[in-house]
Amino acid sequence: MNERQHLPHLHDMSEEELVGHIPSVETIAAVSEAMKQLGDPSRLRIFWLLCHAEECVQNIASAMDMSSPAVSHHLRLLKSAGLIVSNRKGKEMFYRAADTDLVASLHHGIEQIASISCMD
Amino acid sequence: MNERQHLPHLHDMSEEELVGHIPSVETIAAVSEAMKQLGDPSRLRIFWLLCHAEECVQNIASAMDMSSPAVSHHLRLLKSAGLIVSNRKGKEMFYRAADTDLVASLHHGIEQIASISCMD
DNA sequence: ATAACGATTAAACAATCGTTTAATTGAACT
DNA sequence: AGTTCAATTAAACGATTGTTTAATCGTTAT
Repeated sequence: MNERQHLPHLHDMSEEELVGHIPSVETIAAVSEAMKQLGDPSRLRIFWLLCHAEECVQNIASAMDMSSPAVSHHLRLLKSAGLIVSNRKGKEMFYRAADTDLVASLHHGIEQIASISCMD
Repeated sequence: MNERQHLPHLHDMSEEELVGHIPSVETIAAVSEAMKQLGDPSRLRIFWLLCHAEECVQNIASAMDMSSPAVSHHLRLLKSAGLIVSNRKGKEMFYRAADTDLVASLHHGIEQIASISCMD
């Protein structure tokens, strides 16, 4: 049971061809989760910043013109998603982009899309 | 007025260096808007499908195991974001990924992230 | 210890979002 | 014209999200 129904209509592409290799739900979940985090302008800017520098919360807040609780909240989400890492230096907590293939790919994609979308 | 304050702390990187070339709000908005649309699993799957095939609403709904109103709703959002296009053939409305650099870049990024995140 | 500073957490709020059901529009047939 | 099928729209609902304010936790220094 729980078998998918056949396609209502068949056009150019066969059902097998169309539905055959949709990415798994796990893959879709992983990709959309990463995209979701960067779908918020505040988090995208923070992530972009942390791809270029390691900074403490206050400086991030200042650069982004946000309150530190707000920044902290976004940092927690980015960290939960594995996009950034933190390490404490004295009483300050420093954040930077994680050194992973996923982050490298996202960073590259963002810069490419940015260069397409606009001109800075 | 409306001048940004100086950074609370200065570390390795100068303020100029850190804040100097943050992408413009327009660029950030454009990128995050695209990411936001693909941050929903349903829309990501639909977008992925439409990168590989042109299909009508019912077939998309069937392949995604969703109702057609739900699919229609997501299609409208994806279309508003310029990620997909539509054309009518008889009484069916066909959708496919838009033929733009932005879409190509997103598609490439998604496949790359998918190959990193998991193995289908 | 205690004071000062940085960061996080908690609670509350408005706002946005995704899904469902039902009603409506649009196009192609008899 | 009227019927049928596909797609969209509308309204309603619960769930999630982002931001703010205030309170709390951790670390350093006096």
